[in-house]
Order: sequence, then C-alpha cells, then structure tokens
Amino acid sequence: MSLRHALLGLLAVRPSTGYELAKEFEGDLGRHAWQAGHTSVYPELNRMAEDGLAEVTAEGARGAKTYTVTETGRTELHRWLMSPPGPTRARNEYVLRMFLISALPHDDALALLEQIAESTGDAAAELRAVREAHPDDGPLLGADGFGQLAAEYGLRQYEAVRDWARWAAERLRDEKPA
Amino acid sequence: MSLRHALLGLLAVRPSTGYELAKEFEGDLGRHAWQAGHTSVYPELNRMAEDGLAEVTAEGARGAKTYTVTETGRTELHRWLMSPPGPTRARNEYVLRMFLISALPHDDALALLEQIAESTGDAAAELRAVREAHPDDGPLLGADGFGQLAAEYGLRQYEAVRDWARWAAERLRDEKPA
DNA sequence: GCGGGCATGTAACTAGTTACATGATTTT
DNA sequence: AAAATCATGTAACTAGTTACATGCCCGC
Repeated sequence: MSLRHALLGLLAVRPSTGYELAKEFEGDLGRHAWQAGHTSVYPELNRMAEDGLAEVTAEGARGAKTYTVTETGRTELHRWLMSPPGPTRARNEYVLRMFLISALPHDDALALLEQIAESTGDAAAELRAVREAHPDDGPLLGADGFGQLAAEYGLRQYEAVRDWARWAAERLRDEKPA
Repeated sequence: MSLRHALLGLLAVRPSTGYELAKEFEGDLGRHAWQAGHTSVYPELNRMAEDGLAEVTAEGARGAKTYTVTETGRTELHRWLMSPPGPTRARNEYVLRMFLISALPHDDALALLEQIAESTGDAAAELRAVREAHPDDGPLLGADGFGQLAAEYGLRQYEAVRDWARWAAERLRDEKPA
C-alpha cells in the first residue's frame, strides 16, 4: 500500500487537489519511484480522509477539493520513512529488459546495449544541461526539494545505466571479436 | 504483462521448472527488475504453454515439470526486446522513500540520508568484494551472463544511490549549519 | 522415520488499469 | 464558439498477493 504513502508524502510537502497529485506521477516520481493514474488517486484520497490521514481544507472551482495532511497523517508518514524498510519489492520493465539481454544472440545483444547506452546518455546530457541552466540553490526540503531530489536521482540513474551498458557492450565486444 | 516476458527470458537462457523460475525472483531479478511469487508463476506457465510460447519437455521427481521455450516463444521474446519500449512504468518502494525525504524536518532528513548512504555503501562494498574474489570472465550471454549482468547492475545501482545520498546529505548540511 | 526443502496448485482478496462518463473554467 | 485543460468520479477488468492445501524426495 505504497500509494497511500506516496500521497501522504506529497501532501506533507504541500496541500493539493487529487488532480495535481495525479499529475505528479507523470514526472520523475512516476518514472522512477511510483506510478498511479487519477482513477487510483481519487478513491485513495477518499479512504485517507475516512481514516483521518488527510482532510479537505478548501473547495475551489470545478468541484476541486484541496486535501491537507492531518497531524495523524504526518505522524504515520514519519513512522513509515524512519522505520527500516523490509525486503523491498521492485517492478521496472526497463530494468527487466536489460537483464534479459543475455537471452539474445551476440549481435542483437550488442546492438541493444549500444542503443541503451546512447539513449540513457542522451537523457543524462539533457538533464545535466537543464541543471546547468538553473543552478538554483533553493532549499532541499519542502516543495522545491522534492523536485530537486528527484531530478538529481534521475540524472544519476541514467548515468549509471549508461555506464553499465557501456561496460557490458565492451565485455561483449571482447568476447567474440568479429 | 511483463511477467510473461520475464519467464520467457529466463526460459530462453535455460529450461527450468516453475519452482526454479520462482526462486530467480528472490535474487537480483526480484530486487531490481521484476518480482513475482510462485503463485503467479505456475498459472502463467500453464497459460504460456496453452499459447504455444513454452512447452513441458521433461517431468522429473515430485511432479516437477521442466518447461522449455518454443520457437514461437523465442521469436516473441526477440520482438519484445528489440522493439522500443513505450513510456516505462516503475514501482520501487525504496526509491519512493528517497523521494519523500523532502517531506521530513531537516534533522530527520539528514539522518535518513546518512543511513541510506551507509547501507547502500555497505551493500556495494560487499558486492564488489564478491566480484573481486571471482574474477570469472565467463561469457556474458546465456545462463552465466544473466547473473553477471544482474550483479553488475545491482552493484552500480547501489553505488549510484550511495553517491546520490551523499550529495543530498552534503547539500542539506550546508543549508542549515547547526 | 522425520525434518527440510522441492514441487505444484487453488481461492479469496487487494491493488491498480482501462474504458467510460460528466461537467466547469480558461484560453484562443 | 471551440478547444484545451481542469476536475472528479464509477465499473469492469487484469495482475499479483496472501493464505491455504497437498504431497514427494533426500539427507541425517
């Protein structure tokens, strides 16, 4: 039930409507950490309100409901974050693809690794360029921090995958030299 | 429906029983890429056999059924791996925790980041030691390759997270110097 | 002969996705 | 006035988990 904690965390950073929360999952959050559509978000917010973790603190235009985390919710988020995670489960189709490369014949595997190195390298370069353009030293905590933490994580992630793919491609090239 | 492709990939590397396949998900595969219990694996294998992607090629002791990928299955795996992935979805509770750190108060966030840097650093050091001990230059493709690819990915992953946590901790220390 | 690991499965449940549905505001 | 975007929701379905259930084989 991590969706609940994801929403709790987002609300702890800043009160939001379900619509805004759902959009967060389209960025780095959804790409690297947790992903959910608005059809999961709205019912979960209702349940969280029932359970006293969040409450509706404003109603705006178009029936928009702004949720705010309650003290109970904040306590629960703190407890969850500070308690050691059990064996942690992951689902990442992209990583799965990388692992399965060893099931391919040599030439296909090599081509795929080179393609992975290139696309992750491009993604990393792009993110690095964006970061150089805004050397904003805003606070790492709160609303801005969330974005910075996530962006930096994404950048380092792409670089790690790029380097891994380069390593694997090089080993593969040595293995069967034409 | 990535479980199907995960199983297809594992079977393409080496014919296995459902039991063996289920165990694979307890290692690096389940930790970083895809995770499933035996109760998902057995029904899916049956469905894959029905769909002609795999077949039972041996029956051993204790009712063990060894599945082998068919030519159709191998073609499908190849098609899937070589076709560009759409926007890829990820679910990783550990990463989610990292992103939500910005919802914590300064001191808790710093303590947690330091703890993450330490535990991922330890994990990386351990994996690196194991690798130094076995500098096996076995082939990167096929059964061994799968393990090597996954192990190397895991190692680089832990190092990337360790470095990210160190970066974040350092920024946080500067932000509010006691 | 007994305990642990091998080996398979079903049933009930939970979480999340896709498709459908509606309507209000803002921008062009 | 139309299009885009904001904003919320329900229903049917799919995927995966937890709990339950069974039994065989091997080492001690």
